[in-house]
Amino acid sequence: MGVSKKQAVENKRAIVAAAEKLFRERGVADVGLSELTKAAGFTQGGFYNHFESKDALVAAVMEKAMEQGAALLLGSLGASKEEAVVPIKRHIEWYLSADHQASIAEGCPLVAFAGDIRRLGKEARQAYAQGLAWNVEELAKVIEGEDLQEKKKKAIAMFSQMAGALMLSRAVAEADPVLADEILREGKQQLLQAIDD
Amino acid sequence: MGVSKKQAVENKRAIVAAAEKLFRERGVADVGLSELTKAAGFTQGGFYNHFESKDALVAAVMEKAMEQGAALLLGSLGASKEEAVVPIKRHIEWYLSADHQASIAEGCPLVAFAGDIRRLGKEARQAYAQGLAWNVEELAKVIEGEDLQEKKKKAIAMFSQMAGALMLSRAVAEADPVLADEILREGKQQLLQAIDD
DNA sequence: TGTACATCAGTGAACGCGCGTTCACTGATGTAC
DNA sequence: TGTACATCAGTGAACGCGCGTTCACTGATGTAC
Repeated sequence: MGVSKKQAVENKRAIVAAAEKLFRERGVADVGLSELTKAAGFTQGGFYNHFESKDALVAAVMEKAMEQGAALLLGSLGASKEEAVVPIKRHIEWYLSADHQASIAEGCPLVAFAGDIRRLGKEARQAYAQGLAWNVEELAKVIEGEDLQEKKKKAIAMFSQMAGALMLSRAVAEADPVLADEILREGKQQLLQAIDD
Repeated sequence: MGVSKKQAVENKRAIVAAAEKLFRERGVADVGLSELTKAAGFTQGGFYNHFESKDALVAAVMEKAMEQGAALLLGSLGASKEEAVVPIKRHIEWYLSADHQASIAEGCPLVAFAGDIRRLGKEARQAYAQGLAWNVEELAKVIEGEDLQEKKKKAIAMFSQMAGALMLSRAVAEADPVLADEILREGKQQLLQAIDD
């Protein structure tokens, strides 16, 4: 067809962006390359000009998702330096909000991909593990504690609770929305209270 | 082939059992009926004598998994009535043990299916939501608290943390086993400490 | 600056494959007499 | 109790379909002169 190099780079980015959204919403196994390339604006055959295989795309998607997750965390933690509000508190409020629960396509990638990650390729699994480790370290920086070691331990337990509540809330959101709300609410309350101690 | 009614009932049970194991380990989308019926000991065509569709099997599997999860919880909580050990503590120790982390096929179904459940049929999603609600209520019975309402709130937050830690630990078990262990350990420590307060 | 040509991103059809589902058939089981 | 027959779980091949991947081809882009 003939396409500028700039356009080709843009198309590759469009594939990754479309794939991230679809993979998050419906799972990697349930989204085919035909649907994927169509969503990115062109036809199936062109896919292999950009990626060696579907697995290579999955790895690229996971890396992008983790970067996005990092930006999300830093944005949430740093958004109101000017005020005296404890950043971690606002982060928790957002993390366990109805908005975040409903937006799997843009929210925390660690929960969005938690169920799929074990079945994906090695590269993707490593990107995920690094993303989680980084997340915990960033959280450790902004919470109270005697030393870094202690803060990291607290951050690990705290993030487990945040991720678990978000995941369980999403899991029952359709079948039992009342329970889904309770999970978010009680998780939020206990986490915020723990920070005040 | 000609098969006794008793054998037919047994075969149906074998399909559900094989399916539960395979679905937990590899996900519903990645396991086909051919592999499934072969694992149960016969050929693909016979499947439809027992189930209307793969979706109907998924619903049956989810119901069985939730029953098994209930038995697991009751067994863990009730195992040592004769002693003075707080049952909930032993349950937490088991839930966040290396053994449980490694045994997806037999462990807590709420974590095993947490990632898949949103994409499954309505019946399966309802079975899952009921299973979670039941689990929370049972936990509420065995923890400290002023009244039932308060205990249920605590149980919800507690189970979120347990499920989150187990899920995240499994998610990075291959790529970062050290972090996977830390997640279990810190989750366990914080949960046990919270009970003593 | 203008012309000739190589590059290579995208097209669209085809590959083999395994999916969920259907179906005609088999034959031991279980029932009716 | 023995015989005749209906039932229906399991067989194995086939259905259409969409999967991931390959490939010959197209033609605007970008380079060489």
